[in-house]
Amino acid sequence: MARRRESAAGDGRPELTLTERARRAQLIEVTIELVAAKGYAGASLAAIAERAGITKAAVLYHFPTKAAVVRAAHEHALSALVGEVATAVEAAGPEDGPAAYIRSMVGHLRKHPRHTRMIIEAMTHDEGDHDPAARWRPLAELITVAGHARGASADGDARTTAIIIGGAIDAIVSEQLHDPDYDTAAAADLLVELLGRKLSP
Amino acid sequence: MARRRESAAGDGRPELTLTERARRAQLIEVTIELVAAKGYAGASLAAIAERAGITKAAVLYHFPTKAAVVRAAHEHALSALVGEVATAVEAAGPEDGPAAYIRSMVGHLRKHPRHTRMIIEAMTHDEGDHDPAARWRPLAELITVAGHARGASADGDARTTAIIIGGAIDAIVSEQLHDPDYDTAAAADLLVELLGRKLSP
DNA sequence: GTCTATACCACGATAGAC
DNA sequence: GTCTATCGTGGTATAGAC
Repeated sequence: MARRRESAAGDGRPELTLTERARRAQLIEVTIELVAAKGYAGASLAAIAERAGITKAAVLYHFPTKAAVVRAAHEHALSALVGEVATAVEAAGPEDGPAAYIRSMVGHLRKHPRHTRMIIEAMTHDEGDHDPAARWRPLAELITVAGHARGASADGDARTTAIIIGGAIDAIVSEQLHDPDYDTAAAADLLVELLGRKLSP
Repeated sequence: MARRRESAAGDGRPELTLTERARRAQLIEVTIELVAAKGYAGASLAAIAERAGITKAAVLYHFPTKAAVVRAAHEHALSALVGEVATAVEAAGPEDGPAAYIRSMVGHLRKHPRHTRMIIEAMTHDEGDHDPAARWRPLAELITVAGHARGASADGDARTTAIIIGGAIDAIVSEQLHDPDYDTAAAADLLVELLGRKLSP
């Protein structure tokens, strides 16, 4: 029971009017600002509506639920991150994929603290737990490829290694959120070094 | 303006009635169960009260706010964790402190999944951000001591190394929460190995 | 000292008027 | 496309029964 027209191509994407596009973009923008400033709980529908100059009900015309607003804002921030990381990884050779992944991800999150807070809050407060494997699988594949390229003995530890790296990145970025003077670039270098010793025994 | 008598020793700790002790313990117990089963949001005051067989207001007689209930449950779970880890670390030699820290912490969290969920939810949804340094400082000191004991060149990276290890532990434990078959012991071993290569170059 | 009853306000969400 | 009005729920405060 779609609340809105579908495009003629029938691809499932809704046709959006110009004002609707503008509103959605605006709502996503203020939601990112609010979540970054006051956390998930602080970003109430009333607060979002007030910053956008409309009412709660009007916000819920453009998005079905508050969770949908936050999800849209999350995906907006996330797509920027994965885009930059993917570009960096592709620019690097197969041997240096994991290092490029680590450095570009830490670098991006350092450059965009509001996006960082948004992504962390969304991951954290997400009710419907999305597949955790989505987080570590891309990195695990990079690690496997890099291991082959360096002629290391094939190990079945790619999953655990990726999980460790992912958790370490989260912790480094979180630390920078609390202490803006923390040197995340050096931390990323140390993490790359640790991984390097494992990949090139 | 204390709501309750203080002990004769004047040490600031309130004297608790037998029934009060029992109620607090019961409330902490049901809160841990609820948070573990349905997350922070699912553990409403009404749900806690219902499981305990009393009313919302009765819960708020024993604790000033919902946050206080959750905090008490969190501290209960946390004290068991730090107790076990501290014992394990003291039993190990100075060289093996970090390894004992990693293995005992991962092991404890594997044995007590409900406590794990409780601790993670509390860390995650905590409004008043308590000092993040409290998380990495003890491990950083173990790392420094172990580095000296092994005669490694003194490095100023203990903080970052501890942050990385802490984040990695969180990720390993979280993964086990979603996939109960995940081999956390092997993951802890890999993490120890990674650290070992750094400490003994 | 322990608890129930009750009322209050903020929040997310729905229904329907304009 | 946006509004007002309203509802259910959640956390909290107070009064008072026992």
